[in-house]
Amino acid sequence: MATPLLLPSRASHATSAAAATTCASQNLTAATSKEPPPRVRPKYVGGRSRTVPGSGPKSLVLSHVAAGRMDEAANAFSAVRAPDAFLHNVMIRGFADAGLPGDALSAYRAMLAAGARPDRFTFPVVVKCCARLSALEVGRAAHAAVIKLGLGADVYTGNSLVAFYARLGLVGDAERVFDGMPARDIVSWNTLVDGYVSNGMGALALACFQEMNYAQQVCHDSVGIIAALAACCLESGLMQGREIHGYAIRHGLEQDVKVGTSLIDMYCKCGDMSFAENVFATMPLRTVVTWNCMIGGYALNERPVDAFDCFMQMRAEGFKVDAVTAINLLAACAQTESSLYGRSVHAYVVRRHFLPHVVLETALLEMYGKVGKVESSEKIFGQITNKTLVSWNNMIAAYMYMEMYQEAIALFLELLNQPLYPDYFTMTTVVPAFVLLGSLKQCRQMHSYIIKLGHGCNTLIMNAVVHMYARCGDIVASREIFDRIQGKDVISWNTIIIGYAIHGKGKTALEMFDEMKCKSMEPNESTFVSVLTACSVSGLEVEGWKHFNSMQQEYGMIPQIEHYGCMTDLLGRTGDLRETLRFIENMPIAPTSRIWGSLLIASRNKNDIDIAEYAAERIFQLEHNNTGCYVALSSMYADAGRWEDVERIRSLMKEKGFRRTEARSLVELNDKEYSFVNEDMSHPQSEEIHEFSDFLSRNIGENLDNPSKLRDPDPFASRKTVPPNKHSLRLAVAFGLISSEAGTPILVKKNVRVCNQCHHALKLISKFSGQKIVVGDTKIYHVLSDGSCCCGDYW
DNA sequence: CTAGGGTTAG
Repeated sequence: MATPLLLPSRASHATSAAAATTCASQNLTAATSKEPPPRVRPKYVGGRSRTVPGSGPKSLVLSHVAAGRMDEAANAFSAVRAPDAFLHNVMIRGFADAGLPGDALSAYRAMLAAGARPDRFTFPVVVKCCARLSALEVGRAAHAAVIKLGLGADVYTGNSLVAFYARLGLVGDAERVFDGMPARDIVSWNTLVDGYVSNGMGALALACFQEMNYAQQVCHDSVGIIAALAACCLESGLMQGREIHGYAIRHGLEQDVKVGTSLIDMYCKCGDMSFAENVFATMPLRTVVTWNCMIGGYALNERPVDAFDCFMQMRAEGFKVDAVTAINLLAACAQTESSLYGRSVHAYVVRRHFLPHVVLETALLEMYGKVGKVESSEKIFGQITNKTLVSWNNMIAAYMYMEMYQEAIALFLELLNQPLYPDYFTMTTVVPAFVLLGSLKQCRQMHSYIIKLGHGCNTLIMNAVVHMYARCGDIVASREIFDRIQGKDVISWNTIIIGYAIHGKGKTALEMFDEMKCKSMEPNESTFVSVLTACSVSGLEVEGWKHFNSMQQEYGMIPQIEHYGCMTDLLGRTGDLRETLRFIENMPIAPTSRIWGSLLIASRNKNDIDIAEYAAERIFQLEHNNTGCYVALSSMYADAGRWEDVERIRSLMKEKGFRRTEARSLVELNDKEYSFVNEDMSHPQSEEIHEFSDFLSRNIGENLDNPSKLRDPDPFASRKTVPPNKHSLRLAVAFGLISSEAGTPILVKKNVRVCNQCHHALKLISKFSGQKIVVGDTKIYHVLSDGSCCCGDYW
């Protein structure tokens, strides 16, 4: 056997370790490595192979380990009378290489029990196994043993500890080990850089990467370059990525396939597909991973057709498609209109026997969710044996996408019963279900369930509960829960501030913001969305400008479109319409339909049809199917008596097949919900309810005779117009008033905007009945009491 | 005999 031996290039062999080796000779590398490890470790080590020493329990252990036969090796090992540290190490490494880290740790314990003294070769493997198993305590004990045995200065051992702590997310410990190392090599630096990257700390990774080069005079190798490029992805640092690209070229590292692939990945994730294509085109060698990155890049940058083309080309060039290829391709399929492409990829992965595969199955269910095939998602979800959190999240998202809120909530509650913890994504996906379903009853059920399942101290989840109560109309409960959160984070504060904002309590919202700053909680961009919303809803113009300016000047933030949206709302409410228009046109970002919608609402409230038409035109340029826009415009035409324009819009809507959402009002009484539509007769007490609504109308002197003067005639209904006191909201309020005890506020949720005449009438009804009436629409809560509303008649 | 490395789901 004089041929070079193929050594395992990495220690992670899932199956057979040195299966290729028929020769059992050992110590091939030991002979070559007296010097510090070379920059790039050679994969092939040449040299003479030695003759196998035929017998003896020791050599039997060695040959079994070398062949990956760990059962036989263990047998042979037990026959060795007094195994030395070397032989123990061989066993430990053997188990580790065979993908049995737990057995490796057992072998380590056996070593300790046998009284053998672990040496500098023992710990790198042991610590690595601890990292694999996420065995924090064992790892810490090993760390302590390292120090006790005086091995703390060993570079290999130190490197393994840095990797261990970083892998368990304990970046601080990793840094402490790194800083305490008396000598470091390039692996130490790369390990720390990679540790930052895998913990999402891109900026620190890049800083560390630079420090090793400039301050420490260490040249980068391909491993470091690859880690740094991953850091650029985290930071969307295209510029830094280009610099690293330049470095790689100067040092001849761009020829490395993995470096090239990482460069492509970086360019894709930073959104520069032409650079990615450039690198791809000039690569001397490509792998499946390279192709996968390109396909994934096209999908990420919303170029599904290019993704498919790339896939076809990949196959034409004879590359073997793998599960990752399919996963990336599915992301592209999800961007197409039809489910055809996705279904064919599904069929393909079945034919190729890629399933079961959790990530692939999750990608499939996500794809089906995005193309609206929720039953297919469900089917796949049901078949996944080891569901990950991402699987659950995507299934919940699929339900949400189809507006199946009950199903989404049911699945969420089921998730809380699993040994999985919901994450930020879960919460942001499922919370709108509660908001849109919008009942306090469900909210309370959910809350008690969450407490029962022991999530009462989970900030992430309790933030969602605070949000739910606020959105469902109970700001008092919202505040109580907020106060009880032990570890309030910035989201907790943002949530309570916007909670007060949507309840029309702008002043309280701003007080909470001050309190937040007093508690040294650093606001983020979303905080300012909350704060500016509070200012806009309560018409606090001076404060609005103050905070808008301070977010830039004091906090160095660049206002995003949401912030401009809040300011547009505020100006549209407090200021002059032309000034608002100027503000929009001077924005450094292109206005979205949401911004123009804000101007449209403002012009409706100020009865300025010219500006309304201008805003509507802009909206239709951006979105041709904005129903709300049609509704607003037609109601303005109706106000102005421009019936031919009302008719024009009506036929336009009919032609396009748009329908207005059916108005629905939900009143909650004693933990029960009652739903009403316009002119609802489904309730057993309907007669009484209608009569009482008529009675209220008479007592507030409401004029029901002349529908043509009404502010919001429904442009999409047939000829007949519903009298305002038969609107769903009014029936809900009437029922609330006759069914609840005096003094209890009436809480109604409405799925569309409250119309003007109902708003006006409800103010009078609140005065007449002496009852507080709370009406939540899609945006804010109207708290109507004693003849006025917290929204100041602007919404 | 030992340490670190590229692609995947929201």
